[in-house]
Amino acid sequence: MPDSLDEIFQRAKQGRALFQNRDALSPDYVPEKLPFRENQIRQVAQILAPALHGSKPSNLLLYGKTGTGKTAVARLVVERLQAQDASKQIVTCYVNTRISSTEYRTLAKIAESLPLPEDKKIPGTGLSIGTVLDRIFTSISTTKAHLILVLDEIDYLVSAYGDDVLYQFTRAGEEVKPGFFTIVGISNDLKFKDELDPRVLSSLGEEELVFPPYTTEELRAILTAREKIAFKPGVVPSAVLNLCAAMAGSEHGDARRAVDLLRVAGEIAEREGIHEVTEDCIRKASERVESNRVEDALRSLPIQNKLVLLTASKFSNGTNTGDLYLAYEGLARRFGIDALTQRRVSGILAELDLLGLLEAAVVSKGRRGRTKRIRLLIHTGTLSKVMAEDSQLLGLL
DNA sequence: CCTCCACTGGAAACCTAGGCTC
DNA sequence: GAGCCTAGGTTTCCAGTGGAGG
Repeated sequence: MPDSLDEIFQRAKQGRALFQNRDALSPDYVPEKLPFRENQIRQVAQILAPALHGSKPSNLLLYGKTGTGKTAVARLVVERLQAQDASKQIVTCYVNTRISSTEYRTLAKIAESLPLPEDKKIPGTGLSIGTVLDRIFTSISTTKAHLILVLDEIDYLVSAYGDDVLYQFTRAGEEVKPGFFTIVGISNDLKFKDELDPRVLSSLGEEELVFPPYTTEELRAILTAREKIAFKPGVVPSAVLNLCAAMAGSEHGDARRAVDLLRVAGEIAEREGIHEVTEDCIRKASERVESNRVEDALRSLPIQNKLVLLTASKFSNGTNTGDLYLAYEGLARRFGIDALTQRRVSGILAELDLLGLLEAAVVSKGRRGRTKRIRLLIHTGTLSKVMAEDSQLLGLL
């Protein structure tokens, strides 16, 4: 049902009246105050404060599920600390290791925040990990910098690449004389300590802090505070906020999700040209948020992984590795893409399973061997929509 | 209880892209 | 520009295996 242009703009004009400051609901927004996290803020601040008079603070580990405020607390404290720093020796750096995705790029990101001489800048590729580390350490000791390094999703780095780099860091952290650096590690995964070398753990985990999930009550208070900034008065009924908090709370007290839900619900209300956010908007938003998550994951997949997923979608009743591989080869030929080996496809299936896009459970079928039972976990509609965006896969369907 | 399938998943070798040194 | 190096992705090789059917 194509709206006329005027209708769309008219609705947008009315809709804009719903928001007064949409940014307050964006994922990057760090509020002035983080309610229910005052304790954690104070503790982190106390741990890092020695940096202000030039001595090395303890390393620190922050634990908690997603959306419990770890990142926000760390960023807030580090930001304030730097603002208080008169000596200008404190350099802070925030890296999300899952987003920078490889060991090398994580180090490159760290190096970026340091004052490196022009000829020692880190290129996008080509250097060994060791060289990059050297440059970082040299820079710290020659400039006498006090680097405070926030490593978000540190568990990703460790599970994907091991703790070698962390070991180098913690050791250097104890040795680098004129400057120093401190690591603030953030992990979603409480078990991640098990994967660490005891030496790394004892250094990295000098101080630990656990962030409990928010209760539904707390989520409601957080949402109320944000809603006051983001929306015009009276646009979001309190029953709607309650629903929003309840839906996010029932998951696992994830504040980011709750806020996201509210923002998307607002946008839906705006697009529909209604004058307030309704419970229905929240429900629609919940669906949208979920499918966005899936679509983003799909889009960032390498071509071969997309092809494997596409193949899996041809089997509506699930399949196994052998049959899928045969079908995959055929599909690859049709698209003019070189087929990978079965071993690799088996690996890709495991990766896709980890992403939650399909289920690849290892099962034994007795005399008929052992294989992975493969079942697609996403809508074929969503899949073909995203696949159609890929120029290499055009001509599909 | 034993066999034996159809893979799994570890390990190492190989390939490619790109920076570095000379 | 030649020759070297590394990271990251892939291939090659293969020992290992859970459990239905004998």
